[in-house]
Amino acid sequence: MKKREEEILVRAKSLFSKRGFHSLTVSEIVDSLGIARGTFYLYFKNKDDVYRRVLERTVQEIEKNLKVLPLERPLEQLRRNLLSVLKLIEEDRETASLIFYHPYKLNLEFDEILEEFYGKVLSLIERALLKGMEMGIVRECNVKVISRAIFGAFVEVGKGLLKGELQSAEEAVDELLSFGLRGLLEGRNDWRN
Amino acid sequence: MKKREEEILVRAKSLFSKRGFHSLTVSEIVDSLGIARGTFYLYFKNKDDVYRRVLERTVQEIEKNLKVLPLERPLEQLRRNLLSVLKLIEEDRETASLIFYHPYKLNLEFDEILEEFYGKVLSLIERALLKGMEMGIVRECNVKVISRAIFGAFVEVGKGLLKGELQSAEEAVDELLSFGLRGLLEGRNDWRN
Amino acid sequence: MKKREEEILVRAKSLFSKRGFHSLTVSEIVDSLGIARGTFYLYFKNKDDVYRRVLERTVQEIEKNLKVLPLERPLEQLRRNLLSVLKLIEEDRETASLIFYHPYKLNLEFDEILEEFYGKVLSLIERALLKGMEMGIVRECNVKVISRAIFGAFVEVGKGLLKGELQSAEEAVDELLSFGLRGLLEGRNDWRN
Amino acid sequence: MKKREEEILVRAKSLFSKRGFHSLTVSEIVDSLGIARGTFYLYFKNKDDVYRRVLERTVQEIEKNLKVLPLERPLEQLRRNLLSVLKLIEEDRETASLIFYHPYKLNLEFDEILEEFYGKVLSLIERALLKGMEMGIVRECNVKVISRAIFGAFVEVGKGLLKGELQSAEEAVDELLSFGLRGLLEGRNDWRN
DNA sequence: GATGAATGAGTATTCATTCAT
DNA sequence: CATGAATGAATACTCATTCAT
Repeated sequence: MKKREEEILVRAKSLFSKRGFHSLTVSEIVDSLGIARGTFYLYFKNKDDVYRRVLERTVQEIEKNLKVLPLERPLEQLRRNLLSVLKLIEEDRETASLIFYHPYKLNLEFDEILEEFYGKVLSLIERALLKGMEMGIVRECNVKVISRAIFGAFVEVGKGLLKGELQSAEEAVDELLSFGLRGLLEGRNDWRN
Repeated sequence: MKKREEEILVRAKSLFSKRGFHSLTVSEIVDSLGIARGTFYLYFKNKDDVYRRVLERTVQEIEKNLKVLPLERPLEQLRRNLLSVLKLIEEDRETASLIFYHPYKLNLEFDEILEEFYGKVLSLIERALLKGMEMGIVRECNVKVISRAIFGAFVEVGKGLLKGELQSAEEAVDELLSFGLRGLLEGRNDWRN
Repeated sequence: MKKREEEILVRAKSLFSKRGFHSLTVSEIVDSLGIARGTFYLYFKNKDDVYRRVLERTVQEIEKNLKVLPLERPLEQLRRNLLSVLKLIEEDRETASLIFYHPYKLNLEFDEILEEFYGKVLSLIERALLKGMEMGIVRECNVKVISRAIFGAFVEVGKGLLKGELQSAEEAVDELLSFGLRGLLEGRNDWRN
Repeated sequence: MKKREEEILVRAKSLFSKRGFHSLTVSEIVDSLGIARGTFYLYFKNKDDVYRRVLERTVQEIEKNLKVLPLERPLEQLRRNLLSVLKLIEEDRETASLIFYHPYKLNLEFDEILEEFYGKVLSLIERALLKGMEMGIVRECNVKVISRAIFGAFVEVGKGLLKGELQSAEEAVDELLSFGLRGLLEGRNDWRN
C-alpha cells in the first residue's frame, strides 16, 4: 500500500464517519489533505471506491478481533468477542460510527460488505449457541431468532456506548451476558456457577 | 389533508423506502404519479419536507400500535407491543424499511424524528422493566443496558423478518420473550407459570 | 374602471414601489388582496401588463400637476411645476419610488413609458428656457444641455427628499431655483428683482 | 487575477450592461464564452457574485479618474473631474450603462455599492463648494441641496451623452459649468475672469 | 507521480400562466 | 365574475470525473 493511498484512506474514513457518504465530497477529502483532485483518482477509481475500501478495512479491523476460539467454552468465547468489539467501539468511534450508522440502500455493493460482516458475526453467535446446546449448557431454542436477538442487543448497546448514553463497556457486556443467559425473571443463579 | 397531498405522500413513502433519500429525485416522484413538477411544490416546501413528513407519519402509524396498557401485567404488555409492531412490519414493509434502514446523518432534523421514536420505545421497555422489578417479577438489573438490549434484539429480529430470513412474527416474538425472560441457560421454567 | 381592477392596480403600485418588478410575484399581489390567482388574469393580460399600467397611471398623475401655464412668466411657471412635483414626492412616496428608481432595461416597452414622461418634462423645461431667452430674461445657452441639467438637478433633489436626506421641498426648490438662476458665483442678485 | 476570471468578468460586464441583471442568465454568459457552466462557478460563487464584482470594478475604474486635486482651485478641480468622468462615459458605454441604469432594489448589497460611489462623488462636490465659499468664490448656499443638484445635472447630462442625444462631452461640461456658476439670468460675467 | 483547470450531466426549485368548475 | 389546482418551461447551482501539462 502506497503512503498516499493510506493517507487518503485514513482521512476518508474519518470524514465519512462524521459526514456520511453523500454529504462528504471528494473535494473535501483532497482539500483536507492538501492534495490535488487528480491525485485522488490516481489511487481510487471513484468516490464509491474509497467508500467501499474504507468499509472493507473497517470491517476487517473488527474481524481481526473476532477470534474463533476453540469451542470448548462457547459462552466464554462469546463473552470475549462481544467485549473485544465493544472495547473497540469505545476506542475507535470512527469505526463504530461507520459500522452502526452506515446508510443502507446507498449502493447494493456497499450494503453487501456490511451484510457479509453482520452475517459473519451472526454465524459466530449461532455456532456458539449450537455448541452450547450440544454441550447441554444452552437450552433448546430457535437459533436463527436468538442469534439475531443477541446480535441486535449487542449492536444497540454498542450504539448506546457510542452516544455516551451508556458508560462502561465492561459493565455493559456483563450485564448483557447475564441478561442473555439468566433472563429477566427473578430467582436464577449466575451462569458461571 | 388534500387528495393530492395524500397521493404524493403515499407514493413518496413507497419510493423513499425502496430507494433511500438521496437517490430518489423529486422528478421521479412526480413522474411516477404523472403530475407536474410544480404540483409537488404546491404541497411540499422541498424534498426534505416530504421526507420529513413521510417519516413523521410512519412513526405515528407505529406509535398508534404501541399501547400504554395498564401496568399490572408489564411483561404481557411488553409482549403485546413487541408483537404488534412486528406484525406491522410483516404487513407493511415500506414502513419497516424506512424505520430500520433510515440513513442517519442525513439531516439532523430527520434523525431527531427517529431518535424521538426510538426514545419512546426505549422508555416503554424501561417502564415495563421497572414495574416488573417493583412487582418482584423481574430481577434487579441495569435497566438502561437491558432495555437497550431488548430494544436491539427486537429491532434485529424485525430486520430478519423484513429480509425474509425469519419466518413468523408470532414465533419470533415468543422465542424472543422466552429468551429474554428465561435466558439461554438450561433448566429454567416458563415465566407464565 | 371596474372596482376590482382599481383595487389590484392600487395594491400593485404599492407593492411594485417597495419591491421592484422582478422580486414582486403575482402571487404576492393576489394573496395580499385575498383574491384568486385567476381573478388577476381576468383584469390583466400578464405581469407586464399590470406593471405597465401602474407606470402609466403614475406618470399621468404627475402630468396632471405639470401645468402648461401661459408662458408670460416662464421662470415662475417652471418654479411652480418643479415645486408641485416635489410636493407630490413628499406626499406620495410610492409614486416617487416608481418614477425615480424604475429599473431600466426591464423591458423596452416599460422604458418607453418613462422616457416619454421624461421627454415631456424636458420639453417643458426647454420651452420655458426658450421663452425666457426670447423675452431676454434668460441668457443664451445650449438649451439641450441646460434643460437636461435642470431636469437632473431636480430629479436628484427629489431623490434626496425621498431618502430623507433633504428636508423641505419648498426650501429645496427655492435653493435649486436660486442656484439655477444666479449660479454659484459670489456677487449676484435675486432673479425676482 | 486568473485569465479565465478576467475573461468572464469582461464578458459579464458587457452582457449585464446590455441586458440588465435579471434577464441575463448564467448560461448566456458561459455560452457566449464557449466555456462550461461549471467553469463559471469555479471563479464566482453565484450570479450575484459576478454582478457585484462587475459593479465594484466599474466603480473603481471611474474612481481612479476622480482625482482629489489640491483644493486651491476647487472649481477647476470640479470641472476636471466632471469632464474626466463624462469622457469615460463617451468612451466606455458599458460602464456608463451600468452606473446610470443600474436597477435599484435588486439587492441591498448591490445598491450599497453604487450608493457608496454616489456618496463619494457627492462629497467631492460638497468639498469643492465649501472650499469655494471659504475662499469667497462661491456664494453662500445650502450645500446639501446644491451638491445634489450639481450631481444630478451632471448625471443627466451623462445619460444624454450616452443616449446620443447630446454630442460632445467637452461642450456639455463647459455649458454645465457655466450654467452652474453664472446661472441662467442675463447679464453675468464668466467665472474665470 | 502530481496537478488543478475544465467539464457537463444532473437536480432542486420558482413562478407566470391556464382552464375546468 | 371568481376560483385555485395544475402546469412546465426556465434557471441556478453542484460535484464527480477527466486530462493535458
